[in-house]
Amino acid sequence: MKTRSSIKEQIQRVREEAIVAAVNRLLATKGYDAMTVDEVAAEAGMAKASLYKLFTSKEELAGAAMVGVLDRALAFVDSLRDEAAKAAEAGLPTTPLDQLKAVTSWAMRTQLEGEMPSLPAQNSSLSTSLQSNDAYIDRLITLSNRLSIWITEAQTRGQLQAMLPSELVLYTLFARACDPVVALLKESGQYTNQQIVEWVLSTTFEGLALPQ
Amino acid sequence: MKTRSSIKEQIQRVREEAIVAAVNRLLATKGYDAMTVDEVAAEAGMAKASLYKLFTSKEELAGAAMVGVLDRALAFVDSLRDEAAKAAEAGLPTTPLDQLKAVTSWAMRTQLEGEMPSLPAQNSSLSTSLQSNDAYIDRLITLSNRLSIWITEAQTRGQLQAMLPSELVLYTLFARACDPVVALLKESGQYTNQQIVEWVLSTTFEGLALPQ
DNA sequence: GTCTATAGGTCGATAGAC
DNA sequence: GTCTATCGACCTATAGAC
Repeated sequence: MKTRSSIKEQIQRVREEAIVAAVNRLLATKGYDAMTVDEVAAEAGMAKASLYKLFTSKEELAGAAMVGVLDRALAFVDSLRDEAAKAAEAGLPTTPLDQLKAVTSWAMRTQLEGEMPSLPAQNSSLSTSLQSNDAYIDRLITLSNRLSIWITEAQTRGQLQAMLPSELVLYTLFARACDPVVALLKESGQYTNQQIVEWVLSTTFEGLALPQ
Repeated sequence: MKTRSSIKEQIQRVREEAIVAAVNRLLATKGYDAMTVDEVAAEAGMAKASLYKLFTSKEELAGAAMVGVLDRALAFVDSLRDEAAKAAEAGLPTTPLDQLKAVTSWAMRTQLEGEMPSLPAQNSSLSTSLQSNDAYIDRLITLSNRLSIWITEAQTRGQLQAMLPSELVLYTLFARACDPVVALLKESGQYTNQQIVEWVLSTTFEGLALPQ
């Protein structure tokens, strides 16, 4: 009884993961509107009806994919904290600015690898459904809080412009995760991913202009 | 005969402008996918059939709106050149960096006023139709050329980072026209449009970090 | 005002596990 | 034989096109 239900749950979980992975790929490549539920089912290797046993709507699919990236981002942030703690023991302190740059790099690399799901900026029905998705909101707030701590710390240390609202800095870093500049440079095919990340990171923190 | 056809053409032209204005508003507020042709017809105050006499597809509507903004951008760039010429005569030279900042401000103000049409970043059918829209491509190239001149001039003068490809600078400025950071700050309702423009302009050119 | 295709969402038949 | 997970087939509304 117990094992049976556990096995069933495991199978269900595997299928869920296959679906979310498919949604993630499709959101990264085509975007929400161009993605069809039929495609998701095909990519995940199951019938649409089976998919609808696990997710009740297309919006919920998008929500699950967004929860997925946010979880990966949070895991990366945690790993950065751990590394920083170890480095500090070894006498190599890490600054909050370093951490913020590392997260931003991670987001851009994820985008370049085609693994960053992106949603339309302002879609009424989708964004309202996301706003009422507790799992999503929870992750978003947690991530924002973690980053905001680093941001204000960097500002008090004089590493970041203190006259900018920390909100603006936060939004700017989030925006790098779906920056069209990254996409365009990649599309041009002239540069390596590493080169692109370095350049955009540099323009984000040091700007386009030379110090006057 | 001649006058009659001319009048007809004028009427046709007025209707076209009403349509393009409606498309512009809808693209700025809801985006391409959420915009329906029925809405466009309603906003423009005519039957959908009449609309299809002037534009053969939804994609063409989007193209016409994009041509519209690019024309306004080019007009603004021209006005900047004229002003710079006059200022130079009066002994007040204008630097290419000033010009680039002015164009970027214009784009962000246009976005804040709800008059910046925006398209999905990577939509296959729409972007291919735009690529084969001669009027659009023509304006895009012209504008890119004008800006590229200022960019390379600013780089040789040491006003912009010379090690960045001018392409990256160009893309970055275009990206400000549909920057989600601007949209989010506006949505928060806490700041004036002028404040938002100043901040984003500053982070674009001087970066988030303090000069080390 | 009509036509038609597409895509989100459902249902009943089937097959395999116990 | 029963139960349930799965899937092909189906329904229907919307929106582009004429």
